Amino acid sequence: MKTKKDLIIETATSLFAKHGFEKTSVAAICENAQVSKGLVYHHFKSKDEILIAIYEQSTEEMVNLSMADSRKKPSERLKDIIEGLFLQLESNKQFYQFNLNIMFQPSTKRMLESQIKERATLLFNSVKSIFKRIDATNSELLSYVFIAEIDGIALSYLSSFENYPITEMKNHLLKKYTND
Amino acid sequence: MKTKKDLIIETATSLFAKHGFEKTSVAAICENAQVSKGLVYHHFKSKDEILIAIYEQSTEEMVNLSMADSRKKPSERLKDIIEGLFLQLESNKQFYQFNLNIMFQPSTKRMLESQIKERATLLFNSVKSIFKRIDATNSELLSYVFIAEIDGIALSYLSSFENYPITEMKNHLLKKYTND
Amino acid sequence: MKTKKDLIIETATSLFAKHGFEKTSVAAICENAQVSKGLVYHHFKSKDEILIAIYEQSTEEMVNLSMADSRKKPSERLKDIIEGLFLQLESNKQFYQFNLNIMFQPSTKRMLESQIKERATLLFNSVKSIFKRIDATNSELLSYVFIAEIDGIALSYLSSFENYPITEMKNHLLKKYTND
Amino acid sequence: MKTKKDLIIETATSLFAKHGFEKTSVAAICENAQVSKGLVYHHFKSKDEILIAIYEQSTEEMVNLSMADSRKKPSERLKDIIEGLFLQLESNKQFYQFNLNIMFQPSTKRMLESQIKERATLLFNSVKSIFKRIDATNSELLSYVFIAEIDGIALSYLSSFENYPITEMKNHLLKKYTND
DNA sequence: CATGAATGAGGGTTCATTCAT
DNA sequence: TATGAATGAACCCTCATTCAT
Repeated sequence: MKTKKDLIIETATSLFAKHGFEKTSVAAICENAQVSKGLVYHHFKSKDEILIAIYEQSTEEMVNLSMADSRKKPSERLKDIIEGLFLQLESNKQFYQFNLNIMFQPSTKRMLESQIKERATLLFNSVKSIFKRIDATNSELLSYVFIAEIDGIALSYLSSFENYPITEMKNHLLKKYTND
Repeated sequence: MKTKKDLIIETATSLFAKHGFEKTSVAAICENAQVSKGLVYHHFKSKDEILIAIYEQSTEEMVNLSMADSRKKPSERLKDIIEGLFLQLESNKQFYQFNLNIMFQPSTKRMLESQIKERATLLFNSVKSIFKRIDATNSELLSYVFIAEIDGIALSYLSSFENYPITEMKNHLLKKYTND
Repeated sequence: MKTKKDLIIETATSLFAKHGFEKTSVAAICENAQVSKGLVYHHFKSKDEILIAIYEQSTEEMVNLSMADSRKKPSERLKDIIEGLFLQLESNKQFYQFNLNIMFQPSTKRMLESQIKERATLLFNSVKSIFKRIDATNSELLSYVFIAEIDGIALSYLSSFENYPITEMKNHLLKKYTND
Repeated sequence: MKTKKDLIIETATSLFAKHGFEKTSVAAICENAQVSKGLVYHHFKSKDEILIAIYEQSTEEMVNLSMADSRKKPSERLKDIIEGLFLQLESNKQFYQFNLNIMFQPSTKRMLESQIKERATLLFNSVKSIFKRIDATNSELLSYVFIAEIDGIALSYLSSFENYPITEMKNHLLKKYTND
């Protein structure tokens, strides 16, 4: 059963993604969730805490997702990651936008500093463990490059270009990392 | 001579970079620039207009920078671009942060949509003209990849990782694109 | 056995004394008493009613105290009163502060108007009955002066002066009213 | 000419006196002063600052008042002080109530702690300088007693008793301290 | 007797903007 | 150009109280 607290989180996530954290008022969250202000502050100490809750929850989901497959061979796993990310990127643009919004809003960034770093490290280690089996000596650098490429594509896709060739970019990555 | 208007722009830029656009009040700009509110609104129709002015000005500077060298050979030009960008990235973190802040704040993004796209196109064409001389058939894709790599590195450097191996990443790019 | 209701009263008294009535939230009482909001409102119709209950209870205690001794000679009784009050004043500062807080907060004062007046009359009559046996014609004025002196000392002690010579003041009163 | 800032202070003083500091909303001040909320916060950083401004101003007035006469003989000066205070007490009940409200509201008391102490010391020294010429060895104690008597009378008059014999109390004090 | 989710009015405060000077 | 008093809407948050369980 969906609790009111979950409803608030969902609504807030959606509004933060659409308008940004700073531009989303608590009142707007209440209206959209059909809930009183009092209730929001009954469940969360502050607007900031809502954001923190959302971020934590999404980190958990991300971890579950990235930890999934384990016994496949490296190139298969990279393929899964790439395809998984592009799928999400295309189907859930807002969520990525939300994350980038948070990361580049000095106030929210400061607020989530430790979580952001923790999540990045998690992702990095996950990727590195794959590259270790491909090229042990360069696994760190390769991981950074891999992550930079994906983030860079997301960035270009989400904010700079109209008609970004997202499919071609995906194929390029697949070719580079899985040599089909 | 530095006019009051320039002073306002400078101050605003610095504050926008430090605290984000939404979190910077006009009052704060006035205090920091030692200028009255009336004067700010004499020179700019609104707070938004200040941001637009800043963005336009910084686009100009960027264009001047990227257009500079012209008759060198492609690999030389890529080397110049890479080194120029990394130099800026390391010496002027705040300015990059400011740009990313704007691009991922839905409200400001909408406001500057056309300028952002224009600037991206400008940069893209500039890069493409180089890659055309390296590999004519793939110049578009190569350009997108090149831009994604640089943006992705900037993103990782600026917000995700502590002790990011920025120099190694630069060397990696230089090796990849200029084959020394 | 201490009932939950007593616990609530105790906790509320302490918090009202520490932070004032207006600045003490029902939520704070609940937290401190480890009790739910529902329970508080089960025992008391409103926050105001808690205050009323506390005031009534403390009036009762005060009456019991002042009525105690009866057959001693007047100067002995005055001595007892003075010493009793100073003892309380020094050992239970917060309780006096709480009473003064209530008496000078217009909203609470209005609420407890009748009780405050009743208590004052009670004290006054008690004192007057003593002075009647000392100087029948001036007993009223003497009582008012006696009460004013004690209240004035309490006021100075509790809020105006650092290092108030409370013992000297007590001795002064004892000398004045019991001529030892 | 009366500035808007003065108007705000006046209005706030009156409302704080009538309803107490905590129970007076900034909105109420605005309504009564026919002024926007923005203006209040243009002139004062916070509601607290309004209170501080009022208190400081009233301390100044008090100082000017108590410092006035200097060459009269001690009993004359005491007479002036007593009569001045009783005049004020009777004509300006609210102002006294306001001061007592502040002194016994823990939050406001804390806020004005230093000013309250400063004012008390000022008054004390002023009184002591008079008593020194009457009875040098006991001037301190006499001053404390004098102040306690006056404060105690004010307290009784303002909150405890109906039909308080304020005139008789004044005469009693005059007789005691000026022996007419 | 006991809980705590839920409400909604109102609290203090911020802020972009205007305008008389 | 230049000032800063003045506005009013919106913001985040608190709180006494109710009610289904």
